Amino acid sequence: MFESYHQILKRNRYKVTPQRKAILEVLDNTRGMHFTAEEIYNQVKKTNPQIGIATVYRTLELLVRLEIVYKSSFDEGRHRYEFYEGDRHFHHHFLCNKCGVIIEVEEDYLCQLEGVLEERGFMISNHNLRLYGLCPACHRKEKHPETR
Amino acid sequence: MFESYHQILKRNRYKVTPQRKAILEVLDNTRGMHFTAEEIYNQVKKTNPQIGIATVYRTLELLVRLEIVYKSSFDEGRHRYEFYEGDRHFHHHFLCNKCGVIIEVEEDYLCQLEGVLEERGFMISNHNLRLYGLCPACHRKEKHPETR
DNA sequence: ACCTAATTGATAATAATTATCATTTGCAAT
DNA sequence: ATTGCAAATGATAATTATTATCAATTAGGT
Repeated sequence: MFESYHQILKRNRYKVTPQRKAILEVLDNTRGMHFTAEEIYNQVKKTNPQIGIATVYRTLELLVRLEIVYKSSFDEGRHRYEFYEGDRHFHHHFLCNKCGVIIEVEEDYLCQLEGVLEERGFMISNHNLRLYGLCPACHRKEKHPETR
Repeated sequence: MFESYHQILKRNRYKVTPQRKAILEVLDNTRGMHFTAEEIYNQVKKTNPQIGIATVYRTLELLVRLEIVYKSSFDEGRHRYEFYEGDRHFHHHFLCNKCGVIIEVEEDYLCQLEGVLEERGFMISNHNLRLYGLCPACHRKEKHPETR
């Protein structure tokens, strides 16, 4: 599981450096999270205190190019990175307006919409859906407020 | 149609300045377009050469707060703004990987997905879908290359 | 162990956006 | 119509995320 990333780097003639291994390890240990470059930098510094943030940015860009990592913008003025789980279509994101949690949504009901567009001559290669609202926890609290 | 924005500003105790009017006018004249703050600034300068870019940013933020304008990120490292057409759900965007055109997609087949999530306790208030691929023009060219 | 091109870390540069602040102005009250 | 003042503006400095530069280091083939 971890060796495979080693292989992908080698296959593409990239060197397997301790920095790259450390960044991949952080990403591997935080599957399901959506971290910014700076958050990843802070994690990696725990094991590699000498690492520079430029290396983190460079490595993340490399991993994005190799389609190991997915980069997305949630309109916060910075990007977030996560392991690319490798389906043809990326999963969706739900963002809670209240607590800010980002929850992954696996369902894919967009085929129908894509079908309509492809009939019209589009060629859809990927999509990115963001859903906004209240997550179950916040929605419950809104209906049954405990405090205040 | 234009007077109504005047009313929204007044109702919310914001002053109706020439700068705000000019920015609204540009947005009104470019419905369907997705402009960056700088592009809007350049447009507005044609009629209001003295305007500062800070005012453009401030006014756009104000219009976003008033839900007159929608702000979205297409992962280019800057934001784009457009009139909010006021449906409960925002329309979708198709982005051509080749020519970069942004085409609006009106179909809404997400109700089904949202239904599943609401059964699970989520409360969905909005969504934002980006589709990537080739627009009909580029897709045709790819199949029948004329030049090169 | 050596060679060399790739990689790194430090840091300068850039680009978009936000904050500051003195000046100006819309508009409500007179 | 005039005035007073909070709100808004323009110029520009500051900030923030990201990218570029470059000398020093290093992975990995020989």
